[in-house]
Amino acid sequence: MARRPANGLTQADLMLRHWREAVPNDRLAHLVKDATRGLHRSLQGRLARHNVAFGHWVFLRILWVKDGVTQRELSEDAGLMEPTTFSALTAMEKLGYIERRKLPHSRKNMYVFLTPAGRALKKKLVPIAEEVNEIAVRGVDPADVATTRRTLLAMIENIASDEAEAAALAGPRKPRAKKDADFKEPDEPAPHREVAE
Amino acid sequence: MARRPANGLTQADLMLRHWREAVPNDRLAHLVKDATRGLHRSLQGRLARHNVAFGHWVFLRILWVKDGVTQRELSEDAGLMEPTTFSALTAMEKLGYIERRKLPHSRKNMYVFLTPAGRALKKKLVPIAEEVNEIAVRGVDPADVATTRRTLLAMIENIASDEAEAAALAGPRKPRAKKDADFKEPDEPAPHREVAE
DNA sequence: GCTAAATGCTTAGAGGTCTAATTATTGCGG
DNA sequence: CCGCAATAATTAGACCTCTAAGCATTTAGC
Repeated sequence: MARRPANGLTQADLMLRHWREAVPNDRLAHLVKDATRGLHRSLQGRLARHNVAFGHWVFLRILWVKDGVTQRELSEDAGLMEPTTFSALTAMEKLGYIERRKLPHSRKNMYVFLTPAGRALKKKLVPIAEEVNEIAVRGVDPADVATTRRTLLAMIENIASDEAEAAALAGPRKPRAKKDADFKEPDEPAPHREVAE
Repeated sequence: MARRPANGLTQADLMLRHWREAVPNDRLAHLVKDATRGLHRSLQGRLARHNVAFGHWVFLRILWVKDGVTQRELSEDAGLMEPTTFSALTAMEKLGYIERRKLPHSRKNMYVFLTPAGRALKKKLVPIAEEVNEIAVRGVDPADVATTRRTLLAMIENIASDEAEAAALAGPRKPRAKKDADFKEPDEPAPHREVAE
């Protein structure tokens, strides 16, 4: 197949080229990944015009619904790890979209509040997200989109339960965490698990 | 028991639908992203046991099929930008999986070759990727997987053509534009704050 | 042949995500 | 009451990816 060293290729061009060719069965993961990258790029480009970083979007969306939550809770709702949340919030605070405050009843928890500026973003940003999604599924049978949704959810659940299983098999061990040389032989099926949930 | 609304759905059905289907369209992007993250974690964990980084996998896979290609070509096949390829290859060379060489007929191109060690990984790694994919789609109707594949591809194409359109509108510039940066249509003053720190 | 453009590689810098470890606070059992 | 375990926030460091820009080489146009 002729490969043209055409320059000026965009990310999207590269992806398309890449997917138009034979797609063996084990490429589903790559398809999913490329779709993620495409959606990411598309939303990111639009958000950037409003001085909003892609990584902030998810937190704004949560805060538009429930304001004044802890970072911890924000992390859980966003499905991200705490350091990720932390750095996003730090940046968002600098940008003036949120405010982080400790409340009198706890000196441990950090509560996050939208500023008026952060709240005002909602009107502009929500349509953007809707537009991106509309573009993405344009011309696709809604039933197929629903099927895709179901399938993706099933995949997420499958992977999660596989991880849970693997964790259980690895045994409720001491907190060792060195991923040094390759030693990890889950041959020992953990006699009795007092796995407290 | 549960009284059924006019549409014949129970309360539980509604809830399920809320999370699985009837959620706003903009959640599809999150579903896709979470699926990517799950697949990523799953494959990464397994590859790590063989001292292979997730980001190296895609290049190994290409090289197992065609060895001795330029970095440029590797980038296109992988669907990644050149700096990404570059840093991955640099790391892979340090690990002894590949070798980068210039050939006599060109002092510009850098050709990439697998070392025996890199080639030997194939036997161990390919089954791993297949396993991850098998786990992910376990219990899912193959027809649904096929639909998902089609839908994701359509989404990628939709996004790509949207980008192409936007690029065309932005002006038919030279591919390797220097520091044009001329075009910018701020819909508002845009404070333009750099997070310089 | 000589310059200018195109091409390929590299560097610099950023964003977003993770894991592991550290610090500060809270709450609980003895 | 005291100290230790649990919890929340933070810091540090790593990886993957991108864009922008710089350098080196090759090609093409005059």
